[in-house]
Amino acid sequence: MSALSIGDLARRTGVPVETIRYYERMGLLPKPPRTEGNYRAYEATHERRLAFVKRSRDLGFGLDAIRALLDLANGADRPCGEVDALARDQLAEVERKIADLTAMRAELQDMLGHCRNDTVADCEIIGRLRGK
Amino acid sequence: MSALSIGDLARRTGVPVETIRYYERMGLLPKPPRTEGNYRAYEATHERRLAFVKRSRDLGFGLDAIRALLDLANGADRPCGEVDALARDQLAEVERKIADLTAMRAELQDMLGHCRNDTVADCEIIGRLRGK
DNA sequence: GCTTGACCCTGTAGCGGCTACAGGGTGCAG
DNA sequence: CTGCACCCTGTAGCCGCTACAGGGTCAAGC
Ligand SMILES: [Zn+2]
Ligand SMILES: [Zn+2]
Ligand SMILES: [Zn+2]
Ligand SMILES: [Zn+2]
Repeated sequence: MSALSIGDLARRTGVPVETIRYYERMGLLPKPPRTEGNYRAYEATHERRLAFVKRSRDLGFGLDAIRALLDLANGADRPCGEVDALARDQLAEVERKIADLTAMRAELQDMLGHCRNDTVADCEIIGRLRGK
Repeated sequence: MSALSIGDLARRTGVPVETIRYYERMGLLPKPPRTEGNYRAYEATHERRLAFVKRSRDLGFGLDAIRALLDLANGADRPCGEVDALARDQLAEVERKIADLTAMRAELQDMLGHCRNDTVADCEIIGRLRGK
């Protein structure tokens, strides 16, 4: 009844058309049926699956982890330990990145704070990049 | 006198050999003279330049920005406004990434906090990825 | 002087996660 | 029936490396 074109799906989910095709190639989305004219024809199930992928991407999960999450999500009766482990790994990764970026921010702010807007020869930023 | 092999330079700067060659190809490092056996022969100037590149990379500057910083660093008498602008852009970029990651961290922590370690069907993590 | 093994060389391909074409086909409105 | 938006496949590019493959160089130890 309510078949969606790839463009419709893109508009509804906020995922670009090219990215949807990419996810299909990568095995994250099933190959949808086609119309007579060879257009992809999506249903609500596809939209739900793509939304799941998008929310996972927005949390920074990699495509491998998302494939695993999608598989795990299908075993309703199974315990969710593996899901939680993936989420904890992702949290650890995010925290590592935040730590790295926070150190970069501190150094950049300090450099900028010490710069007297003088010549390059006296610039604290260049000085520190040169190693004092 | 004190010519360094690429491996020596790698050990002294902490930049892998392959990456040094990559930086040379990308125009960040000048092509060094060669020995009779066609080995790269580096001097202290090369080491200083590579250290500059490494410190810049550690702050997250992209290779284009580093090329610009290296050029600017050579104009000792010129004002450092362009340098500062590059540093401010980089700080803004880092802050943007921190903001994104902080949002991811909050959501991941909240998901994990609500998960009762039950079945997948009841798992808060899967539930939220599905969109409630 | 000959072998071993660490190092070096070039060139190319792969990673992740897209993004951007090129070169065509489809479908609907005016 | 013509224009235009959309769709199709396939391939190449982005960033900053990283990892080969297939060779050459060089010094130490026997
Ligand atoms: Zn300070
Ligand atoms: Zn300055
Ligand atoms: Zn909550
Ligand atoms: Zn759970």
